[in-house]
Amino acid sequence: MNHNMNIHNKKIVTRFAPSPTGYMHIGGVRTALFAWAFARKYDGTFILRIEDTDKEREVQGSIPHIIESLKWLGITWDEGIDIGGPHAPYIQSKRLASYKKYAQILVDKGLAYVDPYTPEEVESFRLKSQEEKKPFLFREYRPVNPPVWNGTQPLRFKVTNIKSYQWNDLVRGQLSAGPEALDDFILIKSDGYPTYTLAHIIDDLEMEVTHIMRADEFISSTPKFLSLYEALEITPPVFATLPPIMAPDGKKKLGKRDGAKDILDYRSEGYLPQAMLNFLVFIGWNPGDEKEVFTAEEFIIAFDVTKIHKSGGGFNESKLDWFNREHLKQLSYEEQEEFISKFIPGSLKKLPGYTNFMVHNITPIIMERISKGKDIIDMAEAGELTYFFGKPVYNKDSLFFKSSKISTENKYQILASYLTHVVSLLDPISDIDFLKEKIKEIIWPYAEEINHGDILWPMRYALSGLDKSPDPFVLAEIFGHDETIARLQTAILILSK
RNA sequence: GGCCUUAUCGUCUAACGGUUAGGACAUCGCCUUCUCAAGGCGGUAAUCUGGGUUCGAUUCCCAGUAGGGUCACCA
Repeated sequence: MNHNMNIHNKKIVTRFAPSPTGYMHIGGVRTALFAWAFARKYDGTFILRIEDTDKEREVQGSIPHIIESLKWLGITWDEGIDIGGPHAPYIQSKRLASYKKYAQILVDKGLAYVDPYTPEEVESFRLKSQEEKKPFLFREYRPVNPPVWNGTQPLRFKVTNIKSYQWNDLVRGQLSAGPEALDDFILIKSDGYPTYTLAHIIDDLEMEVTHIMRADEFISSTPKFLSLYEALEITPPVFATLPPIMAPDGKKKLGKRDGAKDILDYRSEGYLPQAMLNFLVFIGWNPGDEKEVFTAEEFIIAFDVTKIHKSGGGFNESKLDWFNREHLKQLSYEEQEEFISKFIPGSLKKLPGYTNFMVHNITPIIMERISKGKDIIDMAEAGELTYFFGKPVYNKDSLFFKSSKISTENKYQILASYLTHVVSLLDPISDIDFLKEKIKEIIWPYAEEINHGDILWPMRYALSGLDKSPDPFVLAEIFGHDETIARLQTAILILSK
């Protein structure tokens, strides 16, 4: 069997087919991303199908959550669960008739039989094989005279063509497996639902899917799929196996247990969808040049399945932070303001100084200090934002921070006189000229004359109440003429008490 | 354990027989006329091991080792 890409003579149809068993994590999202990009790149069709044949593991609310996650990232589908399409319905629990139809075809061909055993009996076969130290194969326990299928009993595929399979994978190249990978597997479960193996093959056939992208845990079961395709005389789609996403140490596969979070948690932590997309795309794929910051559109243009890697890649959150910074920088000033105000805690928004204008003013200095929205929350909790919206808190001694040169008895008065002079220098500047360059130009000669620290540290404290902050010139510009003078005079007052 | 599969700096990766093995993140150092941040410049750091093939192997082949996957009435 040889699979070609068929890119030029057949419309590409790919799909993402999650099961509604909980939230989406980065692994699933990345699979969706690549299938989507592939369809978009070749002007094909992208389908969102829900595989809900396992009613036991189903989690309520998963489907809207999946849809929301994909939409957040800007992944769009042409046919799917919520929007329908020519092959609707796009949820397996509503397609049972199709599966039954093909199951009946297999029964009629003598390629499927009713499984008469109880789960306990099957388990005992398994244990027996284990004791004999050989792999368990159900086909060695085929019932001699199974009952006739009436459509309600569990049904097994009867593998007849027991051979080695070799197939081509768009990413992995030639893959193969020996006959021991083949066995009689369940087609229809005792609850009447099909297994994944049967259902996905029928759906892909009926939905005219040409390319399947999936994670590497499916390699091992591919021979089973191939034997079923063969039995049903279906030409298999092209397979593309994506490399796994590993834990940050690069050693083990990233599972929910190892911190594979809900993708929407990244949204609430203040990661941009475009950054998330950019980051995910670079785990297991590389354009081959040195460009790293991609928009979704650029990615689709650059995307090339043959450049998907075979080996797994680790999830590196600090690189994600970096990508987020890069994409944050790409936002317009207005978008940055909006982003910042979204993450400023409500307690700060209640302060009298909280205004849209103040948010506008502090946008640049916030932007250069954060890599994600959560950092704004952290800054706020550390008290690094409060002084913008409310009065700074400090005492007369903290105004001397690092001003070691002054140690006389009347040091408070000396410092007050310095600040008074600063006020006299700044007061004549009009509010419109109250810009950091201008302020610095005026203050600096005086600061040189005295001692930098004796002017700059008290100014910083008067304006921010903190010893770690943007420089006083920047702060003065943010606050403007009146507020700056007012804060300096408060400091003078404190020193004079 | 059987079968399948993978292997370049700590991490993501470039290289498609010939390179001083390149870039990014992280890290470290220096500069940026006060702190923090940002920015600039620079440093440390990798071809899993052993055999082949070849004039020459990160690259091709084999073995070992290590990692991952899978052996369900889960997908």
